[in-house]
Amino acid sequence: MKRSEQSRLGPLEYAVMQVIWSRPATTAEDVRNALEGSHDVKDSTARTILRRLEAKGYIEHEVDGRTFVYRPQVEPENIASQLVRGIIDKLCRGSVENLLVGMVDDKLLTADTLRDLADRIAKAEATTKSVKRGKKSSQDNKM
Amino acid sequence: MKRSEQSRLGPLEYAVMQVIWSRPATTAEDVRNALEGSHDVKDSTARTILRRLEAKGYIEHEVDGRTFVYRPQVEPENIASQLVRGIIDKLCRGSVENLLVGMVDDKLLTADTLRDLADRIAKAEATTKSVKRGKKSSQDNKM
DNA sequence: AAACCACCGTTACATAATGTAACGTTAAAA
DNA sequence: TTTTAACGTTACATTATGTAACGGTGGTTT
Repeated sequence: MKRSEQSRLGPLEYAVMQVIWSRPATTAEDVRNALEGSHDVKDSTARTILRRLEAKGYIEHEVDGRTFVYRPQVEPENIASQLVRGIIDKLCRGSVENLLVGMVDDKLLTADTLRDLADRIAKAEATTKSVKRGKKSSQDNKM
Repeated sequence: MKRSEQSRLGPLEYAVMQVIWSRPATTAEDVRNALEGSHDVKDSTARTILRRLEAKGYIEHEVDGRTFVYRPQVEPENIASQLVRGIIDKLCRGSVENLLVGMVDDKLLTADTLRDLADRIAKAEATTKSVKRGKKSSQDNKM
């Protein structure tokens, strides 16, 4: 169950994860309802997907009465990071920089965005630290 | 043949692309030699992969005598970008920022790296522009 | 010229992932 | 006790990927 080389999810599986991420808890029926229109699946189909997703470690369930209630076990951003790491290894000679440069090249982001983010993150880190230290920053705006 | 939703490549296909990216031109035999050890494949296997890769638009060939010489049609960084775009759409609610934040979170990169890159890119862009304009430009108000 | 050989396409599987769903089971509800 | 809600089992079609045996064709070598 190495999350590091998790199998990829298919379109439908992603759709279901989307539903699951969008709410605190999800049942098979919730999935069917949420997917209505875009993916009309039978009850057993929804359950199969749910079961597979759980087998893959993406979600987990608890029993409420005799109903399975699923919750995500991974955050989308983390899966994203994991996937990106693989991409960096396979396509960018292991360099994040290479990836980012390519992204700028392909207009997925700009130098401005990068700088912005760097600032925001730096600030966030500073705040976190001072808070941990007990120190209080005069002006911390939540974002 | 929308490159935007190109089918993913399998491990072997990636390996072959790796070989192709590592040299100016590649023949089926080159592939076999380069893959020797990690992936020992028969001649026809190598050719099949090559043909599929070409069908998928990743490479292209020209004939030299009666030998097919393949060359990449896409740069790895571009494929990376393309893949990342999909990831952003599916896992980061369409926001590059979200992805990057997640990456920082997962230690794939740091705020410093971001800032560094922002600077380097900004500089590079400036240089490119002034060069294109012919000479130094005090300040260009281009978009 | 005849035999050979390098180089390529065609055809064909095996396996695994994914979507899809009919059925069968079980325990609670009516 | 009959119904039914909620779940698992089993099964199949499709597609992707890896793998390769064959067979064709035009140069090469005897």
